[in-house]
Amino acid sequence: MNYKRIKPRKIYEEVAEAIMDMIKSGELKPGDKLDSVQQLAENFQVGRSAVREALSALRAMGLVEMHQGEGTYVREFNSNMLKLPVQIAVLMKKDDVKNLLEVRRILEVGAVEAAALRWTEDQLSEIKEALEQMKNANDEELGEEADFRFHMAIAKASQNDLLISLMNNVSEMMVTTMRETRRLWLYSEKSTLGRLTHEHSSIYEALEQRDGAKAQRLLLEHLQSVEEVLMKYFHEIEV
Amino acid sequence: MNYKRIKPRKIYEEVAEAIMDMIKSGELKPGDKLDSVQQLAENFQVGRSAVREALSALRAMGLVEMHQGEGTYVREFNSNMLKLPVQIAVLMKKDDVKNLLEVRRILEVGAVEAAALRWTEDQLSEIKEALEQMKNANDEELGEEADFRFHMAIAKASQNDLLISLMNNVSEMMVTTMRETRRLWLYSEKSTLGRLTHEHSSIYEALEQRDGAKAQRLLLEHLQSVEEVLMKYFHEIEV
DNA sequence: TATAATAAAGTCATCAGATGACCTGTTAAT
DNA sequence: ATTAACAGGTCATCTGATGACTTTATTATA
Repeated sequence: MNYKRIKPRKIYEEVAEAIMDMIKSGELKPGDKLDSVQQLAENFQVGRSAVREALSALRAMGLVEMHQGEGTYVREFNSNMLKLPVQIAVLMKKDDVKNLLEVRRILEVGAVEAAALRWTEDQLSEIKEALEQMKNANDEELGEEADFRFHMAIAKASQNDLLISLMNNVSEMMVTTMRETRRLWLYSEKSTLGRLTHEHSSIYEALEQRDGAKAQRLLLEHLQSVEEVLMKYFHEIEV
Repeated sequence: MNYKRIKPRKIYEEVAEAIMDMIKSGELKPGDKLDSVQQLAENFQVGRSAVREALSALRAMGLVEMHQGEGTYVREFNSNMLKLPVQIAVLMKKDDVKNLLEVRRILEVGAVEAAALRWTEDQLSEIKEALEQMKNANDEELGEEADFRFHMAIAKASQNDLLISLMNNVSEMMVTTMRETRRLWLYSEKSTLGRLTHEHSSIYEALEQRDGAKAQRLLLEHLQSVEEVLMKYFHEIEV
């Protein structure tokens, strides 16, 4: 026999769904203040705890924000509200890091093509700015920041909020995972910084010419070499 | 002036972090049962509500699962625990859908290359199975399911859990967004189903030959044409 | 009047006790 | 041996109380 499993609906789930429906239907717009917990509990005829759990869930999803002493508000909907639980990156094993790098590469190679097609002047100059900063960087700190900015500026030029958000999350997870290590290896030698800058430079030129395929190829090579160094380093410290 | 804003640490955040540390350090392993809420509250010297909120947050992140009447358990850590808040897909506007489709395409084109390099016999035959099912499908229901299975089987063959998880999430969001609509258009005509099957077939062959570049190109074309139809349809019903 | 200090009201954050729902394992009845 | 009743543990929810915080109104002071 094959019974369909019955899932017990939790009250907070129902409340959360009800509130989400109000947002969907437009009854609640971004920026609006929700009724107080007290009030909501009365409206829904449930306890305050149920309301709080529901709001917690919505907060975890990024749909609302709660401010002590002030109230609960509906958040603006951007695709960048899509938050992966970055914190768990610390639990990653070596294989996961490998996967993470691969996903980063896939996303970024995709982003650069879109960027080549769609960049606006503002976005292009933001990329150029990051590039210049990297050229002029004379210490590792600045170099790393510029590096990061370069890649994120490309993502932005793709004008795909969802893509930007995913790359943001993935980058953050990488930083979390490699935390201290990253700076140590990648910018430890001036030669490395120089090479990276040179590669960035080529990518920028391809972008400027709106040559998506070329930008894609260059970025791919760039990321592959970076990955290689990174994984080698990661191997060393893991053993 | 630019003051760094002080963030008041919420108790539940501290508790959540403490528990997460215990997981990180290995003190708590996947499958382990946590102490009861009561017990945790005493241990941490906080109220039960704080513990519950902390556990709710961890549940939202996918780190633990709570079972009424049974207890709270640490979940197995897979990259596929990475859950995007799919429910908010319903809030998406037309632009967001476009972005969603683009991300899907980027991820999948990346996945298929990895799949070409890494597939095992089992994974290849899973893809083939989905393909066969699609060939033999004589109604839309079966065809749609087989279509979906084909694409997910490719993702699986990439052997990148993180990638699989992201594609899962993105697919789910697509389904959520387009819900009823999808079936209506894509499989409404036998000719369409035939064309899709044929394209899948070519992709499968390229995969079988481990020709990543070819598989990539074919999949890209496939997805682009699908996207085109989808967006056209979406335009119609949105206006 | 203008400003600062204070009070008040509204709200979220947290605590603690009570009750219900649910799961597991034990015991008793057939 | 099988089934039913029971007990203990645990999460789910409700409720009243208290603290913390923000905003606004009121009062005191210069």
